[in-house]
Amino acid sequence: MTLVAKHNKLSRRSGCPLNASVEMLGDRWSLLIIRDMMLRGFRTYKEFMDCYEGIATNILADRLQKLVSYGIIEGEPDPSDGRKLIYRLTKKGIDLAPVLTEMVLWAAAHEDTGNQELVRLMRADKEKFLAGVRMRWSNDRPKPS
Amino acid sequence: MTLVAKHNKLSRRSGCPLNASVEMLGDRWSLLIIRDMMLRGFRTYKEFMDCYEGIATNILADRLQKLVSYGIIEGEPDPSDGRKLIYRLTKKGIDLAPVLTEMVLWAAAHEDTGNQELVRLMRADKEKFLAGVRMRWSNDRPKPS
DNA sequence: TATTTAACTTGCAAAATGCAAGTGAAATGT
DNA sequence: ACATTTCACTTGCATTTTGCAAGTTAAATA
Repeated sequence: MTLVAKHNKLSRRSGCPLNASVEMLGDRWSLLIIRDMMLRGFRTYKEFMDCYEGIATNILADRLQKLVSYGIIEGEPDPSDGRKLIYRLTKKGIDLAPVLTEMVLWAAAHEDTGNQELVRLMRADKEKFLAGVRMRWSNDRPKPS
Repeated sequence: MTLVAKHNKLSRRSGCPLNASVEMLGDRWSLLIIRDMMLRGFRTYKEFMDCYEGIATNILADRLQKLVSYGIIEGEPDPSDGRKLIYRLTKKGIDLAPVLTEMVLWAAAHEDTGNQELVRLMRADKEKFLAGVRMRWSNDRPKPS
């Protein structure tokens, strides 16, 4: 049984595309979850939990559900371990790569931040970096990373 | 008296640049405020208030203050009307244009959204669009738009 | 001088978030 | 086979953030 997106936003504050983005992603955790899937290959609840100490268990569960309901990620049970749910970025989720990239480059340019390696990689050749992400996450392959 | 940015985040959840971005912009209103300054030339509290019914007066005040404290916008009194405060994007704020652009294009590609005119413009030539924003907001000019 | 306007505060209710503890099904260890 | 551990969550409750309505203050306008 694969979890499927059932996206039923009742009313949107405005028709502007940016508003839609903000309503889906404008919170403290969603983009970080997506980043860790995209860049670090996280796939299970536990991986997220162990990683950022800071996110509350109920909030993580809630965010994962919401991302599924928006069609940004999808979850299916691990065939080799019935307890585990494997989350994966959908096409829609992978398409957030340029958004994440610009946010990373902006912060790196204006704030004192770490992970300079990633930043250099992105800055050196944005398109190449994006192509890499898309390749590693191409939907043909069952397991990215 | 020009309000100046005094940016003193006490502790950051992680050094990742994305985390920095999310901490500054990851809420329901900040990016919309920036969009309206960038694209619609909004400059005063009242303009924001009148526009989106939906934002609470105290939240708007709080967000404007925070954006100032992050150095994304700055506010100075209108010389011709002592009641008014004119807010303006800083360089750091203008540099958010690529982030907004990617968020708009992402939502437009995956959601049912309005403002197709803007979307077409952005899609047709992203760099040209960005150049236009930067030009209109170049710091030489006192009043953008 | 009286009223209006702009930009906020303040007080309080409602919603979202965070934290600790608990649950239930599946795997693992003995 | 049975007890323990692991995984992916809930639940309950305190704290924080948001939203709404009603002030407030200084400056402009009638």
